[in-house]
Amino acid sequence: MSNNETNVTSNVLEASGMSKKRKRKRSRNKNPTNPDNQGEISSESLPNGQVKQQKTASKDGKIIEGIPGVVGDIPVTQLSENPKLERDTRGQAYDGNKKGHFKKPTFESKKNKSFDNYKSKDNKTVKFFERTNDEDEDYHRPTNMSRSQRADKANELLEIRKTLPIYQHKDEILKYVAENQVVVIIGETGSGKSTQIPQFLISSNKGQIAVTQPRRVAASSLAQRVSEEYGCVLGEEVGYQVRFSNVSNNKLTKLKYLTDGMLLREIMLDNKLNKYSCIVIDEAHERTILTDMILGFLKQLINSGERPDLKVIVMSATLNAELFSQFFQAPILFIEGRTYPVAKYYLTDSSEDIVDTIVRAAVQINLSEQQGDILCFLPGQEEIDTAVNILSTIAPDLPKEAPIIVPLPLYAALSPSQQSKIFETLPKNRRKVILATNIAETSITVSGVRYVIDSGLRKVKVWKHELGLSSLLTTTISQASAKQRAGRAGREAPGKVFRLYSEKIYQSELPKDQESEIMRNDIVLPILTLKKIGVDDLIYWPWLEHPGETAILSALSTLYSLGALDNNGKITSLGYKMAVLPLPPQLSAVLITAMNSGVLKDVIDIVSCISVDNLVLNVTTGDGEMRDEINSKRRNYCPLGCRYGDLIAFKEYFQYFEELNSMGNTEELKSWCSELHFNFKGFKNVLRIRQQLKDYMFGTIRQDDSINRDEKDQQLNNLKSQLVPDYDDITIKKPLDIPNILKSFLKGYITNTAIGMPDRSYRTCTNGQLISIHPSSNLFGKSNLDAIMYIEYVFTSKGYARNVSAIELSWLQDVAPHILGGTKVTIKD
DNA sequence: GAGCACTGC
Repeated sequence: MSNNETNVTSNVLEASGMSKKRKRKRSRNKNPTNPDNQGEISSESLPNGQVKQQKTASKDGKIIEGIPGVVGDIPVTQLSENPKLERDTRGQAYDGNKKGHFKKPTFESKKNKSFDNYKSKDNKTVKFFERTNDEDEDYHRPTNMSRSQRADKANELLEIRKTLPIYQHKDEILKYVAENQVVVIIGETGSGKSTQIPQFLISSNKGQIAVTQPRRVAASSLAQRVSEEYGCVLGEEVGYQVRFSNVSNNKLTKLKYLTDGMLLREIMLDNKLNKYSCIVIDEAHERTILTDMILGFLKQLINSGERPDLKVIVMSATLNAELFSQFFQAPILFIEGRTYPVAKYYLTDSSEDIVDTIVRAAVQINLSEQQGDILCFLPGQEEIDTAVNILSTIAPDLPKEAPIIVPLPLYAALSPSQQSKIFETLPKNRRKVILATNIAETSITVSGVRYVIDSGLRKVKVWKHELGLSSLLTTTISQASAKQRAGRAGREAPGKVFRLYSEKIYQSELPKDQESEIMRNDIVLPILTLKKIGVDDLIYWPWLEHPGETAILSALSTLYSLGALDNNGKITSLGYKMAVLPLPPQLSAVLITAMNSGVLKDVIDIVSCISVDNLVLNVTTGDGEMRDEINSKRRNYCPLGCRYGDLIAFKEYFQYFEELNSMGNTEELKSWCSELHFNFKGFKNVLRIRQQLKDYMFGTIRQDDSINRDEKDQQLNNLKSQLVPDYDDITIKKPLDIPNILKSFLKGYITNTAIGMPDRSYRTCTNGQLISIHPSSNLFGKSNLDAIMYIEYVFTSKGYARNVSAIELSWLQDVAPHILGGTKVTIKD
């Protein structure tokens, strides 16, 4: 069977499984409540639930009849243009009453349609083409061009650069930078701030310039572009540095793009940042934890007076620049951008079922609007899958005069090959309808989009320090985010945004800005980082936004129980090692424990697997049969994992991957991955992370002077005997030392344990909360285990443990005797 | 008995 066939089949299977999905959806639409019922945002308080659903016709008496049984009677057509003008964007063609275009492919009837039935009717089935290019395209590499070719290209690009609005302000910008230590620059999208301002600075700066980006792809592609404009080889005067890839040269590079995480790492090595004369923080408005940390650190450095020569430029896209300006007491420069106008349309009434409304809106736009693709923002995977199913079901029955709709899902848990379908060019008379999560807001840019449909919703993970769990909540987006989503329609030509909420809600209900990451996340790692760079007074450290004492104390408590801090709150030598490892502190503690109990090799493998998101893809394609089939196939590859849980299963899967990999048979490897729904690229990443962890484990031990010499030699020998002989020789198979492997994990996750109760439920060791094994786990359905340990505790419809292992009560006794006595780990002062 | 948004080292 060819790849093409596979894809078409799975598409149809998706379509046939949707009624089940929808039933589930209804139950999930209940409030994602928290056990403590505090500060949560429920779906009922969302804008889409705010206005009572209106089932009657609009003023002009027209409503879309829609697809009976599927979409109900929600009047989507009443879109009014901002500010006051009422406008009906609906064309003539799709008045359901008049022409009967929708031939009642109701949900109920469609579900019974067989594959053949569907196929015969659908001569227009979209063909998907599997990408054949195996190259790793993640990173940019220097190109082979002669010096004169590069100069020609740079001159060519200079003409374009000169047309950018920002180019006119070059002298003014440099003047501000010369006169102030910190400057805040607001640059609208399309202003060219990220490429131009750093280049302006090269001429007036003697040392290196660092430009931070929140994402890796941004860092590497900006460096690529700027090196062309500058006329140099990438990695020489202009370079970049991200995890796994350093295309820069310490002596030659004047301008380096790096991720914010990389810069924070450099800060840990040199807390005066001596090698840089200028730091540019780009995309500061995104407020990631790491940029917030860097900004706080820079303020501390400037206040200390140790780097009066250091220039800092904070670049932000939205108007929240006052925050940065006040924080640094710095002037603000505003640079206008250049994007196409985007007309805004609002719903006069909100709808209760966002999926139905979005389907209707997409169908309507397809019929009434000029060419251009449609990008829809939905909160999550489930809504997207449902919408894709409905659209692909009704697509063949839509009017012939309109383009054929090609629905395409886009979210992080999709495999890279599925994601790349959005970039393929379609034959004429077809229109992409991309149904995406927030991933399309910043991370992935799709060209050809002229229309955006915005549900106004997103999913957000919120951490509760008191409970040690995270909740996944569906909540409204901010105005800033709504603008960002709208902007996606105006990148290449004038566009339109259709907001599935009223203008009143936009104005009065949506917050101006999103809550920043640092306020809704676990800050154990940030606190450890601060301890590492010598900050003792965490409460009065210059936080851009203070995370609050509770969060800090809770993080300190965790670090203390992991052994990273001593009784006085000082960082220990163990803490130093943990801070350097590129892992959450809990996992660092696991690695260090494993080293001492002789299971480092296996634990590194497992930790590397855990570090890759979406390694084991969830099976979303429709019916339960397919899911059961894949699950049982997977079980063949993890006999021990079936008994001991997901961590051991990771090890077994990875072991099999490595065996195939060592034989060099990529095709077989890929088909094994797709058969079991594993992420091939993800496994490749596991290999890279494992190598890095191995390097760090050697490096940290060698550099650590706090350990005496004998101990150091002992540890080195330990490491060598574990790592060197058989690391690259996977033909040597030793039986897994499961008790010691899992006990190492217990050292980092002792608070993430639960005991099996007589009533076959599980209750957490720390505070007796009810917890269930997540359906994605190998141990799902097992209710007779003595005790479990889990890597993550998330609350969705109820409390779930993810990445679960079966453990023995005696291990708990060994690792932490106090936990069974009900004593909580607290800071001793 | 039933399912997780995104990113970084």
